[in-house]
Amino acid sequence: MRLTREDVVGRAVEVFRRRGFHGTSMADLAAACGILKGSLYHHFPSKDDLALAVLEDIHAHFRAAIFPLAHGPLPPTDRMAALTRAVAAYFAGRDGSCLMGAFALEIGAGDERFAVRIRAYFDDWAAAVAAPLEPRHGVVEAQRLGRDFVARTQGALMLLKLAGDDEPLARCHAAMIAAT
Amino acid sequence: MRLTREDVVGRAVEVFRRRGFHGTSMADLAAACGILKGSLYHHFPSKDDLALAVLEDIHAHFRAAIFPLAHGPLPPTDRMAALTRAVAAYFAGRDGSCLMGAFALEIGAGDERFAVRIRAYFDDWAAAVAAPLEPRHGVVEAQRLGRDFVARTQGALMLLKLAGDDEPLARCHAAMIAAT
DNA sequence: CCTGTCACCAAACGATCGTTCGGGAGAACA
DNA sequence: TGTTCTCCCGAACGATCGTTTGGTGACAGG
Repeated sequence: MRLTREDVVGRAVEVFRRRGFHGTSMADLAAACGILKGSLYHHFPSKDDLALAVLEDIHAHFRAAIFPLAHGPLPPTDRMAALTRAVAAYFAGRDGSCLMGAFALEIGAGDERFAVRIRAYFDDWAAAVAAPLEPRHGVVEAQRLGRDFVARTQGALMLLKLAGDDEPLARCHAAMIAAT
Repeated sequence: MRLTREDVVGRAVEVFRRRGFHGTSMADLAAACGILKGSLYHHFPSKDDLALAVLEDIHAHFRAAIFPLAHGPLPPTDRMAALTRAVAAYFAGRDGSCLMGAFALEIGAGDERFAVRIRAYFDDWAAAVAAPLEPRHGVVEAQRLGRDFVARTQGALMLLKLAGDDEPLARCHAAMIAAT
């Protein structure tokens, strides 16, 4: 079974999500692909580049399948409800682990190549949350609220992963809909 | 200059905060203490035990100097203001890095010895936030709000560390005072 | 002064880290 | 059929990982 670059990224996403960047070795990533670690360098020049490709892949998925739910012709409340539902479903299947958030705390502030990609992801997320809030709060305050809710969502995911408590995330999403 | 166990913990706190658990080597920790890595095993039996002592040290500091601000005879609003002010001052001097949050995402869910200590820290924090909220919201809802605000604070700290944006944290603390 | 005890050094342990390299199997194209 | 390219193996590289061990100088209690 031959692997494409995209296949490797797909397997690597799950390993990085569970063990973090420094906690994941090239041997771990290769094992998840069914190959030897040296063979990974046929697809990527380094571990950093593989991880950066993983960040791009996740961002692309959200940009294609989740953030667009916040826009469109539907009423703002429906759009916000669809957005929160999609986010909840995404992370429910991943036991609350947000790879972007984990990488942000582990290496985000130290390595600028990682930081710019993670910031772009959170900026897009905040903009998506802000969109349904604009009619009621105006552009400026909606942007601030968008960042607030993204922060609250990330913190709720931390509690979900740490203690298995999904109530903060549910309350966050309810508050987002109520604010729309 | 001879070091006590407490001295080592104090130096290790800063190193772990900046580089995370897996990103910090025993040689890094020893260098911060001005000794060789082998000498650390005179004070701690393993890297895990050193890190656990660091978690205990941070928790003890919050329990002694920050969480008590939420209790006492003062009006609830004053207590909440004092609490948020102390939290903001603590993390402002540490560029938004919360070691507990970072460890929670890096190893918290995987290693139960770490998870129980981090959960205890967040539980105490949520209880402190809940105390000034009880008169207005009742015990049950105050507890939920406490967890919500802790989550939001952690997310705001993530954005502060990642993008240098201190507005989400300021807005979180303003919301906490407004909710009291 | 003697005897421990304490904090630390210096060196090494096996294991694993990220990375490199030469080559081989198999499909694609001529 | 011959050639080229893609994907991967197998083995090794030097470096660093967490940890262990034996010993040394300083200091405290008797």
